[in-house]
Amino acid sequence: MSTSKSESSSSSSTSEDDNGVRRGPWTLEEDNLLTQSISSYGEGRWNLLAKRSGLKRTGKSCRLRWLNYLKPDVKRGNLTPQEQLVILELHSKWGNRWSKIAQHLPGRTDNEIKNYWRTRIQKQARHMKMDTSSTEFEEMVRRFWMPRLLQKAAETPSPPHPPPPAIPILNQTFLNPFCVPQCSQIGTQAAPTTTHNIIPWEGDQGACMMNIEETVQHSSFMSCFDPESANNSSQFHHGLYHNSDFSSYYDIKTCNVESNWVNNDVACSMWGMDDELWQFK
DNA sequence: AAATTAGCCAACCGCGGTGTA
DNA sequence: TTACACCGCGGTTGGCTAATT
Repeated sequence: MSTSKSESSSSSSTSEDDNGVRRGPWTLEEDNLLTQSISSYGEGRWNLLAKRSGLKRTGKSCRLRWLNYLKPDVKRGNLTPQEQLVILELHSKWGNRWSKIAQHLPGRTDNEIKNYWRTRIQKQARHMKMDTSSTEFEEMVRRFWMPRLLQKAAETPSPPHPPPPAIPILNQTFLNPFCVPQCSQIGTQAAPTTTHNIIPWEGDQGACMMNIEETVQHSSFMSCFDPESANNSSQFHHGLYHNSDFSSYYDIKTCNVESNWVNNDVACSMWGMDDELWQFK
């Protein structure tokens, strides 16, 4: 979220209720006052802090404003592909435990993650006429979205400060970008093939390098992200994703393909969607 | 250019958990 | 043990901006 809206917010839309409690957007003056109060009295005891500060805000409101916006380590700007991957993975594990998920994304707030989920993920789910809680959608995310994000991550420069290595993922599904169909292979969109930054592994890469037409024809490439089916396959190999900070966390697996999963229509519609889906603005 | 719609996100609300007197 | 206050979480809403008609 841009900061401008809030910083420029005037008191025009901020109202006071019957008890003189202010609601609505925070003004710059209020922000400054809250920041000063916290530096004087420390975080916590929010109701007391609200009184001491002279702000006509509830303690609850002060806490929220501080944690979601004013706190120095709050990271602004769009979520990186890496962060989105973490969200997808952890949400598949924990569901709507936003605060728990946020603990593994330094500088990101539960509110931000929740908003991301509601505005982006659920939007796509609606677009595909799926329920985000359905296994079908989970599979879609796992087999399409995550691979694509991983590819994006590979193409995106490392952030200046890597996240701490405490991320307790990933239980299953990260994959080798070799397995990810390239945009340039799908249609007219040009996208560089990502074949760099991968530690070579022994075995047959060719199976994963098949182009999208072959892949869809065989209805198969999705299965290369499934560790279970992979475990049953002698053609499953390990590799390390070796770009950016991700290399510390994600053990990327390569694979071969064989089983069916979703029909080609779904696959095509997924990849045919406007690239907005994959934007990380 | 104006009106309408959609997207996004900050902030609010209600509820449950926890601490304390 | 109970009552109350505080805190934190997840769901929801409201308002601003951008995009579309």
